[in-house]
Amino acid sequence: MAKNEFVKEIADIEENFPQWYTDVVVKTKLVDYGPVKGTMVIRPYGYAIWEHIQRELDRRFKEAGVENAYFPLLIPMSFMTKEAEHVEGFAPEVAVVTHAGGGKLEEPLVVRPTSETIIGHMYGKWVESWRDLPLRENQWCNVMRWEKTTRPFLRTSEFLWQEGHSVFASAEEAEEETLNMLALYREFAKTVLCMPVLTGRKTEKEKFAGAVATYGMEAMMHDGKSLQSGTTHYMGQNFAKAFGVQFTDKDGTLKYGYTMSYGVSTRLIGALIMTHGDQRGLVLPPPVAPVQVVIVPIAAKKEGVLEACNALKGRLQNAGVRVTLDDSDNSPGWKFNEWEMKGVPLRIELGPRDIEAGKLTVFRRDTCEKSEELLSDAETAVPNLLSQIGENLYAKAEKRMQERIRTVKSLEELLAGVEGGFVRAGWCGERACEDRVKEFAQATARVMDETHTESVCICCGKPAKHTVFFARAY
RNA sequence: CGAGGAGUAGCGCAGUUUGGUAGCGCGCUUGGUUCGGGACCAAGAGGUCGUGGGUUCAAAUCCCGUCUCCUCGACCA
Repeated sequence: MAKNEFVKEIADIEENFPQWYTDVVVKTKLVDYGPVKGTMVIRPYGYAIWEHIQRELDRRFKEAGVENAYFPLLIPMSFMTKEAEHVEGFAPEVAVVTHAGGGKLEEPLVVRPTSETIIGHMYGKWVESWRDLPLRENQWCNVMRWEKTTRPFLRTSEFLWQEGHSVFASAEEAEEETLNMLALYREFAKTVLCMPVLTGRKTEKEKFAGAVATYGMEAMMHDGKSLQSGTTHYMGQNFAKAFGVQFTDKDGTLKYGYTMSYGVSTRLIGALIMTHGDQRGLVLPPPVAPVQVVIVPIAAKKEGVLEACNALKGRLQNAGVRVTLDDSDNSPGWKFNEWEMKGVPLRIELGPRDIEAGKLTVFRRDTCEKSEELLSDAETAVPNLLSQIGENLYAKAEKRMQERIRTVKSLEELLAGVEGGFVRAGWCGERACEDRVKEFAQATARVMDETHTESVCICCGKPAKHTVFFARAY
């Protein structure tokens, strides 16, 4: 098969980005469709990425003092209605269990779309004294939201995530935790996903149902659209009051706690695919790549080649590198294309010529360039290359994002700016102007810029209260 | 939920207009030759045509229902 025929198997990344995305996630075996609408099977290659995300995040949570727990999947319907805004926000997309054990249930049970209510209920039982605070727990679990349209990783009926929930004695502590977790996410996105993000507070329109304030982490995808990649929410006393999370303070008075929550999901896998991918397929950041290095033997049946490959594999494994030796019967060219599509950060070609010269040929997925290294230096050269690749992926994505953020002064400029990028614009704070932008440019307020620089509202011309990043969003 | 498109072998498709024995390429299996950017030869295996009903002597093909997927809009981690 000719090369150009192969490339046609994946839709053009510039011309048809959505199709490129679905082609890539299915062909690289990250995911397959489940038999029920909106469900996905996360296959081993995709799940391994999730495990690396989990491992890295879980370590950070534990270092911050958060403990893991697990709360039930099923939530009594009555819990959902206790917080007025929350039920209004989630009611349209919950799945409800009405029958079990061969009969109709007394009270319908909601399959959790998020766990603020059931965790609020439990925290209400557990919190009695100021000595019980802060209470900071996290769970890794699945949730279900019956969305109208779905796409693997980006929006599915069921998805995997972590949700952290904390209670504090004071508003200040809860707000601080909300910002700290946002910062944690941001650092994680940078160092593990090699993905730059914009962080900031969400507008009232965009905030979580039941929150006082929501903060978001937004990443720019290849087509310039924004993907909400993580959120943290300050709940004030809304959920504490709904679920009776009360404690006796040092002064002997009974007070409501202040709660907050935060979450990221398997959507992050979609985010890194759409941030780093190119026409050849996936480009996986080394920290989460299931296979960091693939060794492709050249002329594998020639004497000494496979032995040399196996020896190299062992040395790299001992150096802590996730390495695979592809000794299948496919031709080298086939393997090159296959592993490039699968986004493996570094490929090593090892053949008779290399072995004789004491060298190895390396191919970097981020630059698609080949170079040579000394075979004897593999343990140091390969990890160095992997970290360089990670840094380069971040730098490329950061540069791209910055180049596509425009500060605009009119709705016309805004409209032009959101076709392929983000815009920064002044906003008076009124819902009507936010709605007008949506109608005019199909763009929404992603997050507010902490460094508020604009003086007038993009829409009504009144004094701006905030500077907002607007974008079209997934 | 609205508009459009699709479902036939593991993958990509033809066949449907005009009903009549299930086809092609790739992949897969076996043997052999190959190997520095998707190699080649030979022999094989593999499909109740998404699904349920209907029309008919006969349905992949016509009719009705239903499920799933894709693209674009309205709602969302």
